[in-house]
Order: sequence, then C-alpha cells, then structure tokens
Amino acid sequence: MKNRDIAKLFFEIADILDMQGVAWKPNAYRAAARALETCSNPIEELYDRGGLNALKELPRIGEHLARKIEEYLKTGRIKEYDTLIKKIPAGAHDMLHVPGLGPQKVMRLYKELHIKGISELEKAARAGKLQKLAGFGPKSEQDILRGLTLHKTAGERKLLGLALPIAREITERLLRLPSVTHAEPAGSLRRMKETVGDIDILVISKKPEQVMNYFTTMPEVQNVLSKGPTKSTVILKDGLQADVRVLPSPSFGAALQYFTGSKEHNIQLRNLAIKKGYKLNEYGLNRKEKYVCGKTEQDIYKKLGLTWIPPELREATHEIESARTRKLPCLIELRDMHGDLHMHSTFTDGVHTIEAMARASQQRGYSYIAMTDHSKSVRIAHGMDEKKLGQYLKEIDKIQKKFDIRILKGAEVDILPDGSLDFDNNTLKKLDIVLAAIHSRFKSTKQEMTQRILKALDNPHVNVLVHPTGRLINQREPYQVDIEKVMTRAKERGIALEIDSYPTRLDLKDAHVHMANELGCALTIDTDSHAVDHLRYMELGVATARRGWTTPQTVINTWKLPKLEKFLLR
DNA sequence: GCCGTTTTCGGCCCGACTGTTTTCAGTCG
Repeated sequence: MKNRDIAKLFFEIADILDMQGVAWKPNAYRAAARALETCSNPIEELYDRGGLNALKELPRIGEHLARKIEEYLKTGRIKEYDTLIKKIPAGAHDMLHVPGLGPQKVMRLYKELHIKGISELEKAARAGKLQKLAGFGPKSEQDILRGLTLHKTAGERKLLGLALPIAREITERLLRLPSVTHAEPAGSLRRMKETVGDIDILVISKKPEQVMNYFTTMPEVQNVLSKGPTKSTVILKDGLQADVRVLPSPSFGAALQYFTGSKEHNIQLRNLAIKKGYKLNEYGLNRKEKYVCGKTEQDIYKKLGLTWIPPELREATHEIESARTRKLPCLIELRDMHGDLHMHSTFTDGVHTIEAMARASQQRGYSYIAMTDHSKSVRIAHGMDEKKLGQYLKEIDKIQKKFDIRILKGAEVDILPDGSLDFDNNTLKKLDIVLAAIHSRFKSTKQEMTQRILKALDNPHVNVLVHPTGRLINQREPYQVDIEKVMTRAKERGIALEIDSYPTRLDLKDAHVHMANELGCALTIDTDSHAVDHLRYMELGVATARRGWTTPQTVINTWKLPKLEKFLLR
C-alpha cells in the first residue's frame, strides 16, 4: 500500500512550500495527504482499476495532484519534490519538528545565520547568537533550547491504551476542584484514535485561574509550555503533552465539538456553517455575532441539518454527508458485548488460571468466554501439544462446573508456513472454537502470506482469523498480505475476522474494519488477554470497531450463546 | 492546488498564546 508513502511526500512538499512563503498550496497538499491516509483502499489498486479519473474521485485530489500520484506510481518519484528539496537546507525538515519553530523562523535562521540543521541550531542557541536576530529575543532562544531537548525525548505518538487512563485520572482530579462543573477529555483521545499525540481536556469553570494554577502545578508536570486564562499546555513526566482549555458553561457543546476534531472534520463543518450563513467557533454557532447555540454538540449538528456524529466517526471520510442524509449507522457499544472469545491462561503464556479468568469475566457481566491457549509451534509461549491440550480440555470441564458463565473450549492454533494448521482435524474437532493465527515468517512475500492464510481459511474447523495483519503499533509493521482477498474468502467460508483489542495490536485496524464491513464480513472483538486486568481492553476494540462504522449485528460475540454456537458449527 | 444550491474565479476555519512589539507575526491545535 503506497498511500502513506505518497502522503508523506505531499506533507513534505507542503512544508517546503510553507518555508518559501507560498500561500494556500501547502493547505491543498496537506488536505490531499490526509485524504490519502484515510483512504482504506491501496491507491495503486484504485489507479489500476480506474486510472486518473479514479484518483480524482478522491476528496481534495484534483487534476494536478492526481498526475503527481500517477507519476509516483509509475516512476517511484515526484519531480516537483526532487526540485523543491534542493532549494532548502538538508536539515530544515528536522528543524521544523522542533516545537516553537515554524517554516518562517526556520527559513530566517537559514538565510541570516546559515543554520542548516539541528546541531548547528543548538550551537548557535548556546552561543547566544539567536537573540540578536530581529524578532527573536532571549526568551525565544531559551524556548528553542527547551524545544530541542523536547524534540530529542518526545518521539512517537503514544498508545491510546496508555494515554486513556492518564487522561481520565487528570480529568477526575480537575472535576474535584470546587469551581469545575464539567471536565472531559477531547481531541484524538475522544475519537479513540489508536495512538494520540497529546491529551486534550476541556473544562467548564467560572474560575479559570484556579483550574490553570492547579493544572500547571500537578506533581506529574515536567514543564509548562504556556499558561493563559483559557488555555494552558504542559509536558508530563512520561513525555506526554497535555492541554487544558477552560470555557464558560454556555459554550460547552461548541467547545467539546471544536476540541474533539478532527481538524479536517471541523473544517468541513465550519464550511457547512458558512454556507448556511453562520460562523462556527469554540464559543458556539453564531450569525452576525449573535450566538444561536453552543451548549450541546447535538444542538450544533442539528442546526446545521445533521444528526449528531459520534466522535469516532469524525475523520472527514463521509460522515457529514451520511449525517445529512440520516444514514449514519447505529454503532456498536461496549454494553453490546456478551463475551470475549480470545484469552490465555497459565496453560501457556497467561499469568492467571482458567478459573481466575472465568471469574473475572463473569464479574464483567459476560455470559460466555472462550479459553484459547496457544498450540505447540509457539515455543516461546509454551504452546500446548495434543497431550497437554487433553489436560486443558479436562480442566475447562472441571472449572465449568463452578460457574454459570459458559466457557467455550478453544485454542489459538498456529497457521504453519505451508498454510496447514498446528493441530490435525481430529484434534480440532474436539474444540468448540478454533482461532487461526500467524506467529512466524512475518517477512514472507505478499503472495506467499496471502496463499498461506487462504489455505488455512479452507480448513473446515477454523472459526476466526485472529489479529489478521500481525502488526504491533510502534514496534512491528504488519506482514504483507492481500487483505481484501483474505476478507472475501473469510466471508465465503463463514469465518469471522478478529478485532484484537490488545493496546499494541488493535488489529484489524479502523480502516480495515471499515473495509470488512463494506464486504459484509462477520467480526469478533476480543481482548487476547494474558491476565485478568487485560479484560478491560475490550473498550479499545469496541472503539476500533466504531471507528470502522460497525453495528452490533455483524459482531458474533454480541450474539446470544445459541446463535453464536450455530455460527461456530458452520 | 482544490472547489462550487452564491461562484469556473476567488475564496480557502478560527482563535489563543507568546514574544517582541507599540499593533502584530509566528506558531499551534
């Protein structure tokens, strides 16, 4: 999939054009780049099928950018980029990523002080050369030095599963301040994006200074980037950036809408407001300075002729059009989940016993679970051979007698390099549910991997393909596979595709979930728990399902047990 | 460079914070 590569080039072109002071074009390149990133189909396939015209169908891609995409697909380069990159110093792009430095300042540093990269920048700042530049001063020099250390430590976006508890904890403490009536996380966190760049918290209070004083002096704050009456930004000790915005109560809905984003969604919404003769900002929807609403998000969407759009859908794909025509799906919710079909115990690499997992699951209100420990090939996880599997099934029978919750007998069975399964059919027959999984040879070619998985899906006992792309967020790329072929085959064979809720996996990811829904595939949302406290990750999987426009009907573990059992019998 | 129930030309989301200004440019989200 080349979408991301081209998007990256477009983003870079935008940055360079910004540095040259070119107006508007950068916005166009960035909008197109974002469109490419959210497009779930590989751009090369789109082009193969429909040529230039198919590219131009995409939002924000017109004649010129379509031709640039074509050029990249044919030659692997974009000439425009090659020309532009020569006009700026090699390290300029790195400098742009230093907090506090933007295109204008980077260009002035280059032109007036001949600073071409990060290391020269640091030297010049330490030597006190920056503050002599017109428009710069001692403070901005200090800011840049601080930005440089930040730049070194910051790194990648943080996992949703990590940021969410931190944001909730801070939000709860803010809520305990006497002047605070509302506090809620917003931003990509509220949209439940798989990774987040920072934590945004919206606060309603009549005493903003009290909120800001508390927020900027919390024990976990490492340094304060800015502090004002309505907006403050801090860096937390674990490297996460946190923003707080304080507004008065009548603006709560407008502010929540605004700070939830996405940026592109907001732009589309504001354009719609303009068309209808309004102006939309974080204080509310207004016509000629007179505010017509802002207290709730619902009011704002309604006034613009839309149904309320769940935050997970606000990614500027087609949610606004769907909301206008009343065609938004009724999304799955956490409370729809009746069970969890993927978890491990002390029999392989889990840390809790079958009994402990069953008890914790029952406490969560589930009516069934599946115990699915590893098969023998996964040595590192102490996978079970046939003999140990026998003991495992007996143990499940024994534990079952103690619980009302139904414990399905399952296994996470390895798909071997030749596409056969790690247990033979006579063994598989003994199981209520068979999960098939890839745990080896991640570097196979796309064709090899696709054939391997398709063959496994032809086994009559397989019920679910788990973590179908094998990625680990920020750690391991997905293996190469023709996911559309896999989905089509799974649908034909009555096999469900998993949304693995484990924070580093979230696999299928949102765009693939959307694709699976378009193709009409059955899904399951599981936690892949290796301990009882992993069971709570279910909300991350449900959020990913929501981001992929999923309704409860197609998710097999929202079903009552008899219907699920019928599905598992195929 | 994109886009059009105002337009094929002339718009392009909008406001907060900071630092160095003395009315604003740059950056950020």
